[in-house]
This record gives sequence, C-alpha cells and structure tokens, in this order.
Amino acid sequence: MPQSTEPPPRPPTGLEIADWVRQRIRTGRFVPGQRLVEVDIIRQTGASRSKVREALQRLEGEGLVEIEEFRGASVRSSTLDEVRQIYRARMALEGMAMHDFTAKADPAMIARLQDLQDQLDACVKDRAPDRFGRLNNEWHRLIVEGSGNNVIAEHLQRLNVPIHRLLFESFYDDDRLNTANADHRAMLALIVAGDADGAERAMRRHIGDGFETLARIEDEFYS
Amino acid sequence: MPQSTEPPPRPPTGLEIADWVRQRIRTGRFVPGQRLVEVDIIRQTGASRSKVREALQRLEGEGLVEIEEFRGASVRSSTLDEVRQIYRARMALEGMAMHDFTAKADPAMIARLQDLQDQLDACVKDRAPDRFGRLNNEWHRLIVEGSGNNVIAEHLQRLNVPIHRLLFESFYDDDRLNTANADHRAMLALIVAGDADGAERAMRRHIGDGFETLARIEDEFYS
DNA sequence: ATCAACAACATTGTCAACAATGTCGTCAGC
DNA sequence: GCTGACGACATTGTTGACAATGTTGTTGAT
Repeated sequence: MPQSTEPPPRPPTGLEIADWVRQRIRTGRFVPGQRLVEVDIIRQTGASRSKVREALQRLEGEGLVEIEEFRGASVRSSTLDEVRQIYRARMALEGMAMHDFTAKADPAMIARLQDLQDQLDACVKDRAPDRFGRLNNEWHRLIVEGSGNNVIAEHLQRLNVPIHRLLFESFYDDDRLNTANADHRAMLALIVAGDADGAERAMRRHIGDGFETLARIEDEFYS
Repeated sequence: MPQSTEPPPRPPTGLEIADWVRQRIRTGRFVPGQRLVEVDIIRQTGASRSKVREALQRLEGEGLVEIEEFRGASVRSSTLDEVRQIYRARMALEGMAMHDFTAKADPAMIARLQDLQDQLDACVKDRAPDRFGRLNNEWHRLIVEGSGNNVIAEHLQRLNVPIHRLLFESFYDDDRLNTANADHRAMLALIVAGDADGAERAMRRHIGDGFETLARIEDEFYS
C-alpha cells in the first residue's frame, strides 16, 4: 500500500483492504462515527471499488463498521453498555481459554510466559505504559493461542476491537498498571500450580476489573 | 423466494440470500463439502450475482462456507475437534448468559420459562423428539435473550450452526432426551433460587454433556 | 489400457458504465 | 429572516460484458 515505503505492484486484495481499515480503526486514525467514503479508500490504497466494497461488507460482518443504504459505511460507535457486554463475553471466553491453557500447559509454554512476565515487570518499573500495552496484548494472546482452541481465539479477536473512544486510555492509569501486573503474576502462579479453576476465576476477575477501571474513567470524564 | 408460495416481487437482498443458504445448511439440504455454485443460487432465488456473491462472502466471514479463488464457495466441514472447540466456547458464553439471566430474571420471565418447561416435559412423555428439539432451542434462546447481553447472543448464534454431519442426530438419543430435560428442570430450580453461580455451573455441565453424547455417537458410528 | 496434450465448456473474478439515492447550496416567496 | 422547492453535485447501488481460471472430455501416441 502507498503508505509503506515500497508499494507493491499487485493491487491489494479485499482482505488486505479490510486489514488496512481495521488497523486504522485500531490506532484511532478512523474514529467512531466517521464516514468511510469508498473513493477516499480507493485513492489511499489503490484498490478497485469492488475490493473496497467487499472489504467494507466484511468489516460490517465483524461489527466494526455500519453500512446504511445509499449512505455508505461509517465506523461503528458503541455505548458503554455495549462495552460492558463485550467485556462480559471476554470474561467468559478468555476465562475458558485460561482454564484450558492451565490444564495443558507444558514447561516450554510456561517458560515463554515467565519470560514475558519479566519484561512486563520491567515495564511497570520503568513506567513504560505503551510498551506495557504491547506486551500485555502478547501475554493475553499467548494464553489464548496456547489453549488449543482456535474457535475461542477467533471470537476473542473479534471482541478485542476498540470501538469505544475510551478503550485507548485505560492502560495509562498508573494504578491500573500495577494491579494488572499483580494479576498477571498471580495467574502465572496458579498456572504453575495447575489450578485450572482458580486461574479461570482469576482471569475473569482480571478482565472484570479492567472494565471497572474503564467505566470509572468514563464517569470522571463526564463530571 | 421461489420456494415459498408467494414469491416477493422485490429481488432478495444479500442478507436474505445469506439467510436462505444458512437455512439450507441448517436443515441439511446443503451438506458439508458441497459446492455452492453462484448460478444455481441465482436460479433458485432470483437474486442478482452481486447479491449472491455478497451473501457468500458474508457466510465465509461467519465460518459457514469456504471460498477458494476461482473455485467458488463450498459448505465448510469441521472435524470433531473443531466441534469440541465450539462446544467449549458455548459452555463459556451460554454459562455466562445463564449467570446474568439468573441475576436479573423477573417473575414474568421465570413464568415464561416455566411454561416452556411444562411443554418440554410433555414432549419427553410423548416421545416427540423433534418438537422437543424446537422447544429446546427456544428454551436456550429465552435464557440468552433474557440475559440482556446482545453481544453474547450474536456470538452464540454464530456458534450454533451445525457444520458437522452428526449434530442433527444427537437429540434422537432417548437417554439424552431424559437427562437433558432433567438438567433443564434443575437449572430452573437454581434460577428460581437466585443461585447465579450454580446455574452457570449447571449450564456448563449441561452443554459439556451434550458434547459427550455427540462424541459417543461419533465413536459408535466408526466402529 | 494409460497418459499427456489439447480444446471446449463452466465458473468465478474484475471492471467500467450507468442508475438510484442522498446531500447541500440557492433562491423565490412570504 | 425563514421555509420549502428546486437543481447541481457527490456518493452509493446495480448490471452486464469481458477476462482469468478451473474442469471435463477427447484424441492420439505409446
């Protein structure tokens, strides 16, 4: 795509366009409510209109954008209540993933997790919130991928999309950084101990707390 | 659509085509592996090619069909392990739905559930497995819709699609009919008692047992 | 009989032109 | 100034023709 240093001669496929748009939504370059005009995307990506339309329909299926007849696509925005529902679903699925991960984790996986944990600890010490964010994502992904359940992994990926304007800020709360990391350590201990049920409960609490933090930030924002 | 007695004059939309195909997969009219040729669907539904292609891409996004370049769409088939993963996801999500339903159920909802339960009991007595199947679906839907979590509801709907050839047969096991109904009664009692955690555990066990039955049938089939 | 090469056909992918609709500014009338 | 009708423009929806690819059947040599 044109944005990179080396534009590929091959015109981008529908999936690539979808990725491109998804990425821009993830990074906040496309904000909720913003209209996604086909021609603009064509100009920026070099794709044909069919491909762009295909990509937008795909994203609509993922719940990321909204398409209205003759009005086109726009980035979907969600209420706080929908975010609550998303977190509830994440608690269920990621909890289950944690359960299965704990039940089948081998020493190699645990070692990788331990390594990640050390890096996360360092981030907390150094107050490096965005590196923490990246590693945090990786930590959660490691659990989910390691659970051996691709169906859950795919559904979680779909739930992990920030369609709420406040989802970006939750990690920059210093308090939250500390408690989240403490949660991670506790979960690691439970995994090592082979306590699948306990690890699942801990994961659910961890995600639930994440939402609480988010809701608190939202509250403060409006007062 | 042509199959009904009164074909609508308006050409069907992409969503309707998707529903049409989905329905045919659900009822076993389209079996896993079967190719879905665009022209055939056009002939049978009267839709335009764009709409058919849109519908197929949508279904691909749902994981129901598989699209290969220049080879078109075909009904996706899944291994027993993928079915296991699906059931695992259902345990997580429907368990959570049950939890929230129990926590917020009002007398009216409980009454509707009680009514359904009576009809289910009758079905078991009368040995009416397919009516039981329909009511059973309604029972589960009532719980999920009543949980107040649309996100979970949508993800469950996506998980509820039978892409495995044996998913149809599991209800016709007479033993299973009885235990499943007993599960339902037990869950109803837990709901009335307001025991959200207990109801969640019961739902998870119930769904897990469903998979066990399925796996047993599969085993017998291959021996 | 087997196999490769080839050709006719079937099916899907792409694109561009056109139609349908929404959007926004303009202007007359009050 | 306000409002509603009107028209130019922008954007999306639809269709059909054509290109690219896969599929199947045929033929002829071995």
